[in-house]
Amino acid sequence: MTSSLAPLKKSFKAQMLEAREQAITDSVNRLLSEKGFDAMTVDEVAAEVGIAKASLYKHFNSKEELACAAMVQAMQKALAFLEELQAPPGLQSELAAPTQSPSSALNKLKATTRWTLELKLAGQMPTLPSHNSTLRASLMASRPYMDGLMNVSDKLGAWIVQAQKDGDINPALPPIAVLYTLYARACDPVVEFLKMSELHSNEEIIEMVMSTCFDGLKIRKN
Amino acid sequence: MTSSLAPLKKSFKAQMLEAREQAITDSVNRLLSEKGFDAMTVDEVAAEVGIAKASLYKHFNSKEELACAAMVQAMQKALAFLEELQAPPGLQSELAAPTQSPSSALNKLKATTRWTLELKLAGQMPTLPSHNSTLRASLMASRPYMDGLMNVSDKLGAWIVQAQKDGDINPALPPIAVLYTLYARACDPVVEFLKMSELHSNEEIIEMVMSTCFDGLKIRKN
DNA sequence: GTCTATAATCAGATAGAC
DNA sequence: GTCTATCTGATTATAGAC
Repeated sequence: MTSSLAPLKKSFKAQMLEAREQAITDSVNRLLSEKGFDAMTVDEVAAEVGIAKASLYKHFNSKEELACAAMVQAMQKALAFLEELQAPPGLQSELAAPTQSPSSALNKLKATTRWTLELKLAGQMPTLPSHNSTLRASLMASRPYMDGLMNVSDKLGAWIVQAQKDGDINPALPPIAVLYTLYARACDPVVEFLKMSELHSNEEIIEMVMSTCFDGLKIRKN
Repeated sequence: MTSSLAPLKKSFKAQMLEAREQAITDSVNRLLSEKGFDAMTVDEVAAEVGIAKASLYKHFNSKEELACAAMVQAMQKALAFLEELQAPPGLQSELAAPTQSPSSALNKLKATTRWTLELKLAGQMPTLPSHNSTLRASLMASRPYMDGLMNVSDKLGAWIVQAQKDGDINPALPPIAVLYTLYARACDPVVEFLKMSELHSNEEIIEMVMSTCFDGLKIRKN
């Protein structure tokens, strides 16, 4: 279809741009996971990417936009994971089937939570600022982010309602409370406290958090 | 015993000083709960207390010390609450007996968690910065804070072990993981998310968080 | 000890050459 | 688009009079 050189060259340049911006969001993602939005400085980002600070501002107009782009990327990764889980088993890639194809809604929620914890332990989960900040306002104003968030929430919400119908999730809990409880695992300080204590492996930490999240602290006789 | 005027006058001045510093820590406590350490500015504190910023620095040498003092105060409040719970029922004040004198270790842990959530919803729970910051270092270096923290942890830890012996808390969970899980309730974003949604009363929010914390998300047949 | 005024620093953002 | 050098504003902290 494209026979002239110009479009190809443009496409190449566009690819380079995209790759550069990908490198930036990756760094931001990591720093956001490590230190959070407030503690992360634009100088650090520039240093880690290996370009000048002014160059960063050619790609993104503010620190908030920078973080926003990273959050949108993370959201899209989450969305891709959820869609893999949703897809019929025959079409699933290996990535989506760490445990034997989770059929029930509860198992899908568990698989998602486990995936979140793994990401967090790998230092790839950009954490939302729990307190109000300029970032929150930016995120709220970002269509791509809000669309992604609503999409994710819809999918998880449907599984939650289904799991309650299945008699797996406590029906006395409003679905929104269950959803927030799952979201909260992505910024659970327990994970990093346990990691810092160096008493347990990542796998053990995940198992413990999964247990407290779904089974609670109290003993289960059933 | 003290017959001269000088000691009395000094005691009065000391009382005034203490009252002033109490007013400061109260303000810091509230602001720390509302915005967190990074977002809180010393100017705000001075404005809320009603004194000049320079005067603040006569009482505390740095922003970290300021926050540290507030955290220590909160820790001592927690300690007082735990000691009330521990005291024999006959000596308990009304404060410590919101629910019919919690006898079992599990009930004591529940009462403590509930108290934490109430404090948080009242905006009086200064939240630790989840990410590394200058504050963390200051807290670690503060003897009063670390002593208080260890004291609190010891008391809670004893109840956790007892509750596991009683067959109330899942014995497969290391006590330290249970302890962190309880601590995490003090900075649980679920609480503020639910509060922001304005769909539930404070009492309902507390019940839901208590339920997910102790009983988990999964339904209980027992 | 409290105040006003100011220093010192740091971080987000920009100018302008190439 | 990338760079170096700089501006700007906010914030912690202090000097010095009273």
